[in-house]
Amino acid sequence: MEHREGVGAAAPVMMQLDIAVNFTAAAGNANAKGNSQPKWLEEANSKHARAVLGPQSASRQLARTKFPPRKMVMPPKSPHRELPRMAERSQSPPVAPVGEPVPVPKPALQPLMKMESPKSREHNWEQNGGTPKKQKQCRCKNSRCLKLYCECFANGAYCDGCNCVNCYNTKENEADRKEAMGAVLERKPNAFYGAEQSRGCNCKRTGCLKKYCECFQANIPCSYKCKCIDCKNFEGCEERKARLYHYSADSMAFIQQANVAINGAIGPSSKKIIAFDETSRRKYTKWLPESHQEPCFTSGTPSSQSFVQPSKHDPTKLGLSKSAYRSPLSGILQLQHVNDFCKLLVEVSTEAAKTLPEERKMIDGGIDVNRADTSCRHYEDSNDHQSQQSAVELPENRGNEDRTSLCESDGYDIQNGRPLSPGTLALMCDERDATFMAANAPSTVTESNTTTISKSASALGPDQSYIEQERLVLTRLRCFLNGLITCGSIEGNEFNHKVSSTSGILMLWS
DNA sequence: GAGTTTGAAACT
DNA sequence: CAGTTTCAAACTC
Ligand SMILES: [Zn+2]
Ligand SMILES: [Zn+2]
Ligand SMILES: [Zn+2]
Ligand SMILES: [Zn+2]
Ligand SMILES: [Zn+2]
Ligand SMILES: [Zn+2]
Repeated sequence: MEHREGVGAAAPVMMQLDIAVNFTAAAGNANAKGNSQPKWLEEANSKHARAVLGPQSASRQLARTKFPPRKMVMPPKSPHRELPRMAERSQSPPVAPVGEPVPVPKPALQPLMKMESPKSREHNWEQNGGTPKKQKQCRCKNSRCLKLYCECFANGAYCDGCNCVNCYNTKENEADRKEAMGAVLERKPNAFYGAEQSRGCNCKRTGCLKKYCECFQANIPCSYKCKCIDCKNFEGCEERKARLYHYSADSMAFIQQANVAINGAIGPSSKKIIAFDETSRRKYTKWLPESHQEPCFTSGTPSSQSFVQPSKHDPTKLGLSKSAYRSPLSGILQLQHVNDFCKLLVEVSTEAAKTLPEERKMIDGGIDVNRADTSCRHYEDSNDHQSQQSAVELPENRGNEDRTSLCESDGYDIQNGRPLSPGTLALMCDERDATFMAANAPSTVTESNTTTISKSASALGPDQSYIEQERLVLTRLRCFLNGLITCGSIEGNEFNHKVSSTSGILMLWS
């Protein structure tokens, strides 16, 4: 009847009557005992009366409706966040995945960043110089951070450093938290896996061109799943481009600011930390400038899922891209990475040559050849746009010059004006060859490469120096590849968005 | 920073 | 399922 009269009465006109008023006063410091009664508290109190229920009832209560009458004190925010496995309670809903909390596919697109005020609330990055830990700070007041309303909770993360009031999303309240998660899973089995297979938006007034729209916020065009009205969030839409550009500009400003804050200055070679949030690889967060690209196959825009989603506006693509598989690494490992890495290998090799005792200067020998002619130019045209688009995320942007010099060196180390070892050369070009050969004689690729390598080694015969040199280089290569594999599987399973992955890749050799 | 708008989540 | 309420973030001023 007069449910929530206290509240309702007070808000005859204003829709948003905010209990915050009471709250902020009573709980000036977040953690204080929230006292006002947003509804859930009311209930809590009433329940309190008949506190005889017993644990079970109480639990159940929590699970399905409001909140438990229990504790009102919120312990200090716990550090860190994690995604506790909440399989236990699996109520055996029809939808329940067979056996395990299988890591869902996952969207993978640079989300629009939420920057709010310049002093972003993602203070957690670069926690330890190493992997950046994002985590936005929520400001929940009435949900105890135990509903999907709370971003932290929705991400399967604990609140950490948030500005929430009466937060139960902490390790200290693990019990309640689990309960809540279970309740949520009842309704939404996909919950806690991030943006997962969102059911599409349902926007009515924003044309899906503001961040109110989940799709837009995630930097994903609306799909057939969406039930939006007057949607403008589709590829090719000028309005959308403009809008994206707008946000892009903000992002850039923000990023620069961030870099300044972190590095003190923006030196040409200073490491740029762009990999802020990664939001536990789940919820999108940041959105880097997309160079105004629209084409969905641009390297910089991995589809939101491993499979391209049909746009609700572009029927022509329905059939075609319906099942285009995309590598987990697509959009992450970029040409420039490879080039940079190749360069590193060259350096390693060169370095080794210097250090190692004797050094032969015979280049002619076994290197052949069919590898020398095709220069790396092939890379350039096919993937040029990539380099520009990664302007911000890569440590240094000198890819172009390097690439050129590297490609055209044709066996010479320009820096030292001396011939490169066969192994080095081989590494410089093997990838291209592999591609080429694979196209022509797939079955022999491996064999051929192997042969070549060993040949060059043996051709140089007893010369230990080359052998050692190659060993070093190959070792390095192996490390890189291993890292790549790891990166790929993480990407595939957990979804890292590009930026974080990029930094991961960069770390593979830096 | 306060106040408004918005659409998802929660509830009936 | 639809209609309503609640919620916290996005947005505006
Ligand atoms: Zn919260
Ligand atoms: Zn939080
Ligand atoms: Zn919280
Ligand atoms: Zn929308
Ligand atoms: Zn949409
Ligand atoms: Zn839409």
